Amino acid sequence: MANKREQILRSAEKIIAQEGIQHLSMQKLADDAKIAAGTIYRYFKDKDQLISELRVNILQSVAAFVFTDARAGNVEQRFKHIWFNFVRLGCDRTPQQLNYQQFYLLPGVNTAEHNAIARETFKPLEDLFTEGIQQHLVLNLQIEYLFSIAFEPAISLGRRIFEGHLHFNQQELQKACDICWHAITYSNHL
Amino acid sequence: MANKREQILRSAEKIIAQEGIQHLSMQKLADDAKIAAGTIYRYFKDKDQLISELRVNILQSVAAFVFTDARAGNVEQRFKHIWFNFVRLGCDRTPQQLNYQQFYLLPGVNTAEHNAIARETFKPLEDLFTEGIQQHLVLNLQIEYLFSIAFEPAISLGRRIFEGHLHFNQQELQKACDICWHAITYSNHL
Amino acid sequence: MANKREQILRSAEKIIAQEGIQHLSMQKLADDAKIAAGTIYRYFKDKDQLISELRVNILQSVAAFVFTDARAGNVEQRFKHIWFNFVRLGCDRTPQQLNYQQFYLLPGVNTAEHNAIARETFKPLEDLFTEGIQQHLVLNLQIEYLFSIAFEPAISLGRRIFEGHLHFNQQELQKACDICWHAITYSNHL
Amino acid sequence: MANKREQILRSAEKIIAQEGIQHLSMQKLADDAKIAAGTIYRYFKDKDQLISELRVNILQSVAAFVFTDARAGNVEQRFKHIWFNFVRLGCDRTPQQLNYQQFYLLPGVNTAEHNAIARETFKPLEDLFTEGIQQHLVLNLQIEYLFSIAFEPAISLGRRIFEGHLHFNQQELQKACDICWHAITYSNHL
DNA sequence: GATGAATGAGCCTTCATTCAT
DNA sequence: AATGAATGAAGGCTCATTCAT
Repeated sequence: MANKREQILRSAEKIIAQEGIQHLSMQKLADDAKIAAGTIYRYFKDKDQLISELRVNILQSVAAFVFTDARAGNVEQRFKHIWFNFVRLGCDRTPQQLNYQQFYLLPGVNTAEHNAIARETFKPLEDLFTEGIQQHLVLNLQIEYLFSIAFEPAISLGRRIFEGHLHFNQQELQKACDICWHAITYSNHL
Repeated sequence: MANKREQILRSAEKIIAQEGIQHLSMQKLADDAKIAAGTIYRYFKDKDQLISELRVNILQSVAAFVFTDARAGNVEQRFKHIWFNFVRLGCDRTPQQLNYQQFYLLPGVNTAEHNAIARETFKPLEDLFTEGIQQHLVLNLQIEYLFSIAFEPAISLGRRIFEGHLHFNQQELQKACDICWHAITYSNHL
Repeated sequence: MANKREQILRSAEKIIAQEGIQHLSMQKLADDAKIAAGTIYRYFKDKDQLISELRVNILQSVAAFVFTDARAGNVEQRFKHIWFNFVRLGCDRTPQQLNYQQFYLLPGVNTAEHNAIARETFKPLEDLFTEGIQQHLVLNLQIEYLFSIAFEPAISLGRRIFEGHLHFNQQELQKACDICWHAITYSNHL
Repeated sequence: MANKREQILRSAEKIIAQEGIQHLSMQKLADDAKIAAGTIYRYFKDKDQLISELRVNILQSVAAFVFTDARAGNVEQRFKHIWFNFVRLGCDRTPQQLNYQQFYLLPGVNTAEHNAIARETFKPLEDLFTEGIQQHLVLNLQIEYLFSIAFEPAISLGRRIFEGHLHFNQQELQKACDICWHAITYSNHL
């Protein structure tokens, strides 16, 4: 296979998604990827590096997920699209994909290095806010404030749905989304 | 020592906070607590039970922290007090204390049993929202929505400050707090 | 209690009889004997010595069992009484007593030292054979041959009954007993 | 090495024979077999399975030993051949081999599963007795009685020789063998 | 490149033994 | 004499990593 490296990463994600990171052993990974255990070490220095690469790899697919169909429309429309994507990120993935919760279980996910990559990966979000501010729609706050106030609720709601504490209710979520949008715009400060 | 049990829990918290739960070994824990490995088993049946008790122990200290000085005043005053406590929860912690993020990575944190304890422990929050709803101040939404919209931003901001991406700025945080409060009240829907 | 030593030995036998020697821990022993773990060491140097003493102690009670009601009658009557006691030794004991099988699980049961004690303890058996030989009833063979031919079958049958491969059948056992007696006497060599 | 499995079993037997099963640790076993501790687990799931396989392995080699050169001749000749093999089983063993006594101490030796295997393995013995019964040579007793009366003495004598309480004396043993044979035949009941 | 048998450090846990009280 | 908390060596087992083939 031309892309044995990719295959290993997908097997790793699958195992973590289905059994948890504590059950990811190099042997199980090799079995799932249908290669010998030693072969993994031709592609990854060690387990730490493998997980580190998986982290970045998934971060990018998460970003791709979040920005799905979110390049069109005005700022508000794009915001709301992304907002719902964040919710789905928590509850919608296939059994072979890591969900948000599990992603945060990956070692090293909160290191300075990873955060820099994360910031770069989610640059489009920053741009969206910047655009909103320039259009005098969005409050002129630091991006961290805007993200915390507007998107953290979406992530949190997704997780609660995934954990079963909440059902996915389009109408109620729409309302929550509206609230979050209004919270960071001038519309409610007139 | 009467509180060797407590000492073990604090060492466990410290190791998890500094190195991650994957590096919590009974030997390392014993070394840190300056006791013999076998001694841990006089106080805890096994590693699972130790972590389980740590979970509840931290949950309670988090609750105590969040509700500090938050029993007086009207609904809005109490809300804002708690909101700031959530921020401080994230950024005031010593390197020896688990942060919110790490706490969620503890095994068993999402079991039915734990959730029941968590719900009971944070009952005052529920009561606050209920009171606000009865006074026609707060939007009549499920508690999960209210919490996600109003408090997750506070937690998130605390973490960002802790991680150094943001400075603690009383004025800006006050503004964010106002936004969160308005977001879940009728005041912005007049 | 005046005889705490005896109490400890009885608790040890009980635990071994009910749970097997691999489950005899000093703590469990102390709990059963209702004393502190450290107290055992006032009576026994260490666990090895405790078991060693238990071995001899039980050997003597086994001997007492084997010779029960076997002091009266002629040589044949005494032989047959003892023969049946050997069978019962294998299958008849209370749940708090070690059976033959379990006894042989005690470490050190086959050491030279123990065998000397065993020989001394079972001296009456030797005397019985000697008496039989002097009366020209029993074949003039070394005691080891006589014991092996006449009593090992009884021990073995007792074990088979205990293990459930055989039922206790008085009539059949009587026949086997007769066979063993005849085997070592001149009666079948006329 | 093709038979590393065999090598592990032989080391296990040796350690049990020389030190007792309570001293068989996986580390000691690995050291004796000159392999790493972890390697054992490539061949055996765990210690239980290792001992279980050792049990069957030894059972079969014991059977092979007992039936050596014992397929020819009439019933009496075959019986006596086997009888002497049982004696030699006890006294010919090297210090690296388990004796009968030790074999019976192996955990699981009395499970239903093991007994089925044992019975199957020693089927030729059963057949021998059956043949003798059909020829009206051997008493019509259950096989357990016949075995206990006729062969247990041989095993016991072998052990006594091994332990040094008796010397191997062909003439005396021949006499004992005759006694055992007569004991279970009609010859002494005419 | 690929294999997978072998390694051995490290994990969690038990328990005989000690010793301050 | 008696206690029982504390010890720490040793046990069974796992698994990331190496290396001869």
